[in-house]
Amino acid sequence: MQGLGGSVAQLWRLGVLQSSILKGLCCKHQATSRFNGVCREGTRFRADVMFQRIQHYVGFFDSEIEAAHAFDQKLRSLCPDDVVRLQKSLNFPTKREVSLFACQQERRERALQKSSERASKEEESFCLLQARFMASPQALTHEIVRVSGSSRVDAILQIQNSAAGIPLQLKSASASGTRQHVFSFAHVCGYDGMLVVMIALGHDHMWAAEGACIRQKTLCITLGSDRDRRLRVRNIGTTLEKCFRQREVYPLLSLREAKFRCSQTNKVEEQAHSLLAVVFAGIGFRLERAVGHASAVDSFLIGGSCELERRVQEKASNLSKRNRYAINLWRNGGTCGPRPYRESEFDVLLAAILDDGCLSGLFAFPSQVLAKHGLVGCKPKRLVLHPTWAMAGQEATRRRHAWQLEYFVDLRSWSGDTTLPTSICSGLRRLMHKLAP
DNA sequence: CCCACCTCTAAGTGTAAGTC
DNA sequence: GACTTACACTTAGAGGTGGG
Repeated sequence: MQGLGGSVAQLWRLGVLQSSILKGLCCKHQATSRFNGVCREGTRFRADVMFQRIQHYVGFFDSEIEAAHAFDQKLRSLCPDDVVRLQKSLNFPTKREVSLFACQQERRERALQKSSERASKEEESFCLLQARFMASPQALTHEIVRVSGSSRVDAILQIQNSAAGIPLQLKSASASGTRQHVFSFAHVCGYDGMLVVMIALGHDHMWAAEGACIRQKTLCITLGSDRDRRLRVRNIGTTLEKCFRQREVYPLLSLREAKFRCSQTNKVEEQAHSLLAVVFAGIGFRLERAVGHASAVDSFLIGGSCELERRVQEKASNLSKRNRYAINLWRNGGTCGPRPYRESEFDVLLAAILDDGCLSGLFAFPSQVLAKHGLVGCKPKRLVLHPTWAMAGQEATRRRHAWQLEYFVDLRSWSGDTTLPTSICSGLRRLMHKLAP
C-alpha cells in the first residue's frame, strides 16, 4: 500500500489511472470510455464482462462510472479468485484487493530474486568444478569446455583444442536448515551417455555417477552414507580421465552437437544464435553468448572501430501456422504473468527469421527504437515481423510496419555455408552503423 | 491484425510423504 | 528417527488459438 495512502479517493484514482493506461495501451480501436469493460453506445454506456471466453452482458447505464461499477460487480461475481480478477483490471479495486495485488508483486520479486540466485549457483558449481580440475595434473592435457545456452549438456571434457569430448551434466545442491549433512540433487535421471557430476555448494564435496545408471528422479546423498562413499570424487582429474577412456559408456560429442541437445524450442534459439554468429563474423563482429544464465542479456555483439560491446537480446521465429513471423517481447514469469523488457535492459534486439532451418533474414532493433514504438518498457507485447517478402496485405498496415525495414537485412541469397555475398555485407554494415551509440 | 491466454519442455529448491 | 523420493512451486523461450 506504499504511496497509496489507503484513502478511498486515492484508490479510486488508482483504478481510473490503471484502466485508462490499459485502455490506451491495449485497445487498437478508439476507446469510447476510460473504464474497462465499458463502451459508449449512442448517449448511454454499455458494460460487458469477458470471462473464460464468454461475454457476459451487464447492462446499459446513464453514466460511465455507473457502468464501470456494474462491470466490477459482475466480474467479482463471476470470478472468485482475487488475483485473476485484478489481472482482469477492476476499475475500482477495494483496499483489500489492492493489498493482495501488492503481496503478489512482492512474491514475484522474491521469486525473481531466487531465480537469479539459482542461476548464480549454476555458475558457481561450474567454477568449482573448473577450479578443482585445474589443480589436477590432467589439466595439462585436457580441458573442460562450458556449453552455453539451454543444452542438457553443461560442459564437455576433451583433450585440449580437440573437436569433441565426453558430455558432463552438472547438478548442484545446498544443504538446508538443520540437515547440513544432506544434499538432494533433483532431476538427475535421463542423462544416458553423460557423466553426472554433483556438487555440494558451500562445501568441498563432489560426487559423480554414470547417467545411464541413475534411475531415480532425485538423488539424495547423506554424508557418511554408503552412497556418499561409493560416489564421492576424491580427485576430479583422475575421475574424468578414467571416464574419458570409456568410449562405450561415454560417446564423444562435439561442442556443436552438445549445444543442440536441448528441447525443440531451445533448438530454434540455439540454431538462430549459431547462424547469427556466422553472419556477424562475416563483417568482423563477434556474437558471444553471455556466460551463465545469470546474465540479463542473451549475448554480446562485439566489434567495429572501437571494439564496442553491445548487450543483445536474441529472438528467433519460424513461419507460424498463420503464415507470419512473430516474437514475444517479454520475459515469462510466474504468478503475475509475463514481464515486459525495460529499455535499459539491452542495447539491441536481434530477431532471426528462420525458414526450414535456414536464416532468411535478420532484424536488429536498437532498444530506443522499440521504446519509441511502445514495444518495450510498458507492457508485454508480441511483435509481428514483416520482412520484405512478408509484408502486410493492407496498405495502412504496411505503412504502420514500414519502420521495421530500416533495421532489416535480407539473407536469402546466402546459403549458410559459403562466404557472405557483398550485398549482404554492405547491408549489415549499414545496419551496424545505425546501432552505433 | 492485435491481444490475452494458454501449452510445451527445460531447469532448481524446499518440503511432505514414504521407506527402512 | 534417519534417509530417500516425488511433487509443487518457481523460472525460462517459442509458438498456438480464439476473441475483439
